[in-house]
This record gives sequence, structure tokens and C-alpha cells, in this order.
Amino acid sequence: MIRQMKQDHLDLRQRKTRHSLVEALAKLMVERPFQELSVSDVCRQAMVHRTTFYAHFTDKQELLRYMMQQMENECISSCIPEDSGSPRQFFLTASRNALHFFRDRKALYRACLDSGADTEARLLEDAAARQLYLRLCQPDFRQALHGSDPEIAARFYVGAMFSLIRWWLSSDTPVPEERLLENLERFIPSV
Amino acid sequence: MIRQMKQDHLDLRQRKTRHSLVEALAKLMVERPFQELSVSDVCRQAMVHRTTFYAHFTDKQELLRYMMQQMENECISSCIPEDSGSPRQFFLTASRNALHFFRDRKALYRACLDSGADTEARLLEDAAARQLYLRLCQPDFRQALHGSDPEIAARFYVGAMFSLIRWWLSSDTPVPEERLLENLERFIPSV
DNA sequence: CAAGATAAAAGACATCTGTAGATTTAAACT
DNA sequence: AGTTTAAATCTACAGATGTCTTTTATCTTG
Repeated sequence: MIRQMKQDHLDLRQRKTRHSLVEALAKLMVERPFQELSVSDVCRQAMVHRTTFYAHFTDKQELLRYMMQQMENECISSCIPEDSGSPRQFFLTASRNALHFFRDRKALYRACLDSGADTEARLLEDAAARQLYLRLCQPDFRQALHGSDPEIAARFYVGAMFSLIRWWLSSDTPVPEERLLENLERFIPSV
Repeated sequence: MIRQMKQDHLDLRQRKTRHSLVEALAKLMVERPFQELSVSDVCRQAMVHRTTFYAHFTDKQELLRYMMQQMENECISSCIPEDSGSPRQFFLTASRNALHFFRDRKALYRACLDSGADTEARLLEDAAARQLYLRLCQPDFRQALHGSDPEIAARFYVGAMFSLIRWWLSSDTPVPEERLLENLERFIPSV
């Protein structure tokens, strides 16, 4: 079993194999439900031998997890604003960026949501909550919390935002993006 | 394939079979991860023939879904307060009830969270959001929204609450319950 | 209670899953 | 470039999956 944590240390062959498998999965997932896909299907599509698949991943769930972790890294790096203003501004900007990020990957992400990959989606929520938590802990903003627990507050608002995004993505006739963001501004106490 | 929508119309044998399977799954799930359980395992535990299993459910995911739907019905009926006061009071009371509901089923529900059953858990969130939405639409409370969209507001606050519950349940050293509820009161605008 | 209906069990089958050992192929290193 | 190293492939296997058909047991209704 191949278990490399650092992408850099991966053999060229390994990177090629993993890339093929991820591509194959992404392609098949938008065609039909994840649940109906077999490891054999993915390997056929990726032109990778099945034993090679098992050398990299224990099962198809783990491949899905791997794919989502890549999406998450992308998401985090493209959503976190460069200049950190107030926690409120940070949150609103990050939310807007996240909305755009997922809007551009709607087909694949909807498939992920319907595929029992939420456990992995929640890792992204964890990461986002941690980011907001760090902002809320800065001494400049502590008093803005009015005695609330920064960890709980971070969970609360990030959870709310992710819930909105999921709802927005899964709706066939989604609310206009601007309306969603306007509403969001009203819900966040101004600091 | 047996496909009865109304529980009442189920043959006694069918109800017995489904009950055994749900019981077996609940027992096995707290012992080891859902993913490691085979349909054969569940059937052995339930003393039900494997072909009978497939007469009721297409796979183990669907059995899990069925089990969670039962939990959800229980949850809804035990969390919705009888007297509907303001949306704020409704939300806070329902949240407190939900917290207690899940606290009492912690082991099983944690197993569910780690088992790719989130798609089903989200159905519960949908139902809760719909309940809050109905309250927010009542003419008495429309002005309390300050122009916000009731559907979006319902999603926002329910999503936030569920996120907190998930976090609270998955934490090994959870924040005291009262602290969570005190924080919650601060986040909800008073009406 | 008996008759008819239907679900559960039983056995069989093709396919998929996850693993192991031996072999081939290709990347990495000096 | 040639050698070393390790990944990918190949073959084979036991167990699980999902779907049949047939037989047996049980429920429901008249």
C-alpha cells in the first residue's frame, strides 16, 4: 500500500495514476450517482489496473475523499481574503468568494453532496470555522463578541453560511446570488 | 421488491423483518464503523435471510436512510414546541429540545454522522427550516425580519443550529450545554 | 377455520471487492 | 547510460453483492 502524505514526494507514476483516477471519478460522477459506480468502472475509465487502485486507496469512498480534499485546498486558498479587515468584513468577503467558487463547480459539487461525501465536506467547514475563530480571537475584536464564546460564534456563522450554500447549490431555481448576499449582510451583527 | 409507503399497510411479517434489520444495524453501528459492516453481517445479526433484505432495501445505505427517517420523525415530534410564541422563542425552545434529543442518542447519532448518512441528516434540517419558515411568514412577525427573506433567514438560523449540534456531538470534550444555549440566545436577534 | 395471497427462506449465479504473490515496466539516481 | 528501486500489471482467490427461481411458512380475509 502506497501512503505518501506529501504530494511533493510522490513518484511521477503515482501522481499520474492518482490524477487519472480523480479525473475519471469526476467525469463519471456527473453522469450517474456515485453509489452506482464501481471501482472497476473508475479503473476502466482511468485506464488503471484495479490492483493499482487498491495500492493507492482502500475503496472508492477514499478516492472521493481525496478528490474533495483537493477541492477544499483550492477553495480555501481562493476564498480567504488577502487583507484581513474586521471579522465581519472577513466573513462576508469569504462568503462571497465561496459562493462564486462553488457556483463555478456546481455540477460536480452537487454530485458530491448527493454521494455521501458530506463527512468530507464537513472538513471544509471545520477549516473555515477555524479561520474565522482566529479572527475573532484577535484582541481588537474580542469586545465585539459581547461576551460570546469565539469558538461557538465561529461555528454558528460558518455553519449558517455553509447551510445556505448547500441549499443554494441544491436548488434548481436558486435565489439570485445578490439577494442571498444582501440577506447575509443583515444577519451578521455589524462590528 | 416490497415497496409499501404507509407503515400501517405493512404485513406483520414485513414490519417484523424491518424492525429486526433496524435493530441489528443500530446495534452493529455503535460497535464498529458502518462502512465495515456488510449486508451479510446485518442479516446474520437480525436473523433475516439476505434475499429478504434485498426484498426491502436496495442496499445497506437505504436501510440506514430508513432508520434515520424514523429517528427524524421522533425528533420532529419531540422538538417542536406546542405553543408557538415568537419565532425567536420558537427557535430557542426547539433548539434546546433538539439538543436534549440528540444528547440522549449520542452514541448512535455520532455513528450516523461518521457513516455517510448526512444526506439523510439534511432532510431533517430541511424539515426544521420549513417549520421556522412558517413561523417567520406569519404577518405578526414579518416586520421583525427587517426586509430579510424569510426562506433565507430560516435556512440561515436552522443551518447554524444544526452545525452547532453536529460540532457539539462530535466533540469528545463538549462545551457545557448551558453555555451553548446562552451563546445561542445572543446570536438570535430579539423580536 | 380454511383458502388464497404473499412474504420469507433456500439455493444458484454472474459480477464486484479486496488481497496476495510473481512478473514486467518505468522512474530515479549516480 | 546502466543500475537500482519501486510502481504498475498480471493472475488468482475467497468472500460479498445483487438478482434470479423455486419452495416453504405465515398472514389476512371470507
